Amino acid sequence: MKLQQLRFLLAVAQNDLNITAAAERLFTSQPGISKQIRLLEEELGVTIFERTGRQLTGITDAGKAIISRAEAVLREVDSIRDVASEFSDPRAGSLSIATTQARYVLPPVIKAFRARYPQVDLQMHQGNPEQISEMAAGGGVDFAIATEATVDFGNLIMMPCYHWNRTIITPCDHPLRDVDPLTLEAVAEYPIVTYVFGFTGRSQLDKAFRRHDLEPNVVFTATDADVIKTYVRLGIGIGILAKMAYSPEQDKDLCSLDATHLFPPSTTRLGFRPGLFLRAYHYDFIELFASHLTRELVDNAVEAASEQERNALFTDLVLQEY
Amino acid sequence: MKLQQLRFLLAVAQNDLNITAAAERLFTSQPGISKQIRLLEEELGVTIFERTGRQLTGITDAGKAIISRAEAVLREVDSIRDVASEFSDPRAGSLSIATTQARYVLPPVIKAFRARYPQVDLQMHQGNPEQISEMAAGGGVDFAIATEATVDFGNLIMMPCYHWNRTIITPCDHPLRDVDPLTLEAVAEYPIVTYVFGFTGRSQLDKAFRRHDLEPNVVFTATDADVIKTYVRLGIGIGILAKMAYSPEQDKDLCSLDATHLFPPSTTRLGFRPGLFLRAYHYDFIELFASHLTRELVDNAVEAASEQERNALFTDLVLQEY
DNA sequence: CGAAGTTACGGATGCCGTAATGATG
DNA sequence: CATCATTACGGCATCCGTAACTTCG
Repeated sequence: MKLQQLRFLLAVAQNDLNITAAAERLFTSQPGISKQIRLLEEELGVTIFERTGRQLTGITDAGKAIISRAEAVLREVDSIRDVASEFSDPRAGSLSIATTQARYVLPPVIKAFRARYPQVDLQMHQGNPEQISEMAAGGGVDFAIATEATVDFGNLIMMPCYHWNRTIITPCDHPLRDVDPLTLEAVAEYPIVTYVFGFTGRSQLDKAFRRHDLEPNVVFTATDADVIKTYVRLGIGIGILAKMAYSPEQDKDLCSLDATHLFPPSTTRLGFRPGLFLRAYHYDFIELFASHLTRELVDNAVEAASEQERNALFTDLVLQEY
Repeated sequence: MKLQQLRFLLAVAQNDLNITAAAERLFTSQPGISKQIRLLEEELGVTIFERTGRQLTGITDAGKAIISRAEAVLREVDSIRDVASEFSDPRAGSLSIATTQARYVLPPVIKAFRARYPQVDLQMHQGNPEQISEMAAGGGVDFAIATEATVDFGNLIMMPCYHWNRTIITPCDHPLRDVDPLTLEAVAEYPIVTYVFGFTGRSQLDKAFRRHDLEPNVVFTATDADVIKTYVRLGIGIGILAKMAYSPEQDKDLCSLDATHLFPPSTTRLGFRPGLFLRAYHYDFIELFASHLTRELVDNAVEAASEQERNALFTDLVLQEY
């Protein structure tokens, strides 16, 4: 069994069982992959791929089990490389982050990080929470940063970074501005523009309305605060968005009404897969992003035997509020 | 990076940094290993072994981290082979067990297992709980069977198999036989022969005495019930041993006094490392050994996210009592 | 000088790429 | 007939074993 064979195996599995495509992605020849896969099957005495004629048409049960373990092997091999790089050149490497929301809190962190680690190749990916979770669990990215807790991040080590809450934006002549104190009931009277489901604490928002037996009239949803503002300007409805997304200077044609008392705060979390080798710059990034997450605390979270034990580490923390 | 290189690396680390010895164990040449290690170090850009002159004299920090990950890689690779064998020939393979105590409960299980799986190469190892725990965690053996809970089996998935308790054996004319009801205080009056610390529930025994503020006079300890009996016959003291170790027929020159009410029951557990691929015969062995541990229950234990969750699976079980 | 690791070198294996062939829809 | 996998084959890298060399206690 060779590591190459396992790489080939995964490439084929990840490219719709198309050996040609796998070969292209790996910059190698198609017959080479074909042969190595057969050799592997022969060595193991098992057929991994179901074939009809010469086409690969499926993965056998044995194949599925083997593939998932091959992934583990290659992840571990990568981590050996990471360990080595950390000792040979601790300032160089790569850091990849997947996030739902890259706009407000992240940019200054990225800027500081790049200044400190110019030789670290930084990659960012946006996606929905499911995609992010998968990428982090599968080793596609190092960190997942998520503003929603609906998805099961069960396999990831998640750590709370900051709390944030919402503001309501309206045209400045909107009747809602006269309601004092502002209530959910009043808000529910108007058409609402907010985030799509799964993004930026949207489920918390829905839950708050439901708890008051209110049916919010959400007329437009977006993944992005700028789009929400645009439609509020058009008079489509009132906007509910993250407080940090409203800027009094840039958005002076809109007025904001603090909604902290109407909604429970949401927590943005950062997570990574267990087994990821954390390099010095990983720890530094985390601490830049959430200053309470010191290297020591992160290590404790990694060591924690259960999720409860891990969460206990965070209960007494006072997080930044946005 | 080649799997061979990782194997070589581990062999050297496990043979006191002696390349020659590692080569012999792996049935290969010494220069081959020397070279591949250097190539690996070169590829990773890290020195793994500290050298004084040409002698390997230590492992660098980077080396330690790399070695522990290399172990994980090779374990995972082995598990791929296991998966394959399970599908290609489910009845053949190997099963290795480490246990503190192989005498009473295990033999009939082994016999039944061998009858059912004649093609499974069965290996048994005896050792103290620390050794057993290490062997199971490091992949040296599949199963650990332990009668003590003092050692931290933290990394292993442990499952309760049966309860057992103790009997007191004496020469048949011993005055202790007239004490009724039998009390710990009475027992503590006489010199005691029992198991060495760490074996067969010894710590539970000590705890019981301590709870009554008694200081037992343990004059001889052994790992083996037969040795205990021998010294009881010599009149050295009274013996405290596992009830199942006393046989009225074979030991008719000794008399037994049930001590179930004096000591809390001990639990014998079977465990294995997470990530071990369980073949059909693994499940079968477990069920032969502890009939309540069905495949389904074992799978649930493997899936359990935390130790608490796992233990919850077992709380309602009624275990066999010996 | 003996025990251990490194260097040197030759042979064989095996991996990979190109080209040709075969199967499938 | 286009797409895709397999077979065939030749070159080249690489891995391994033997032998010679070096170093250290």
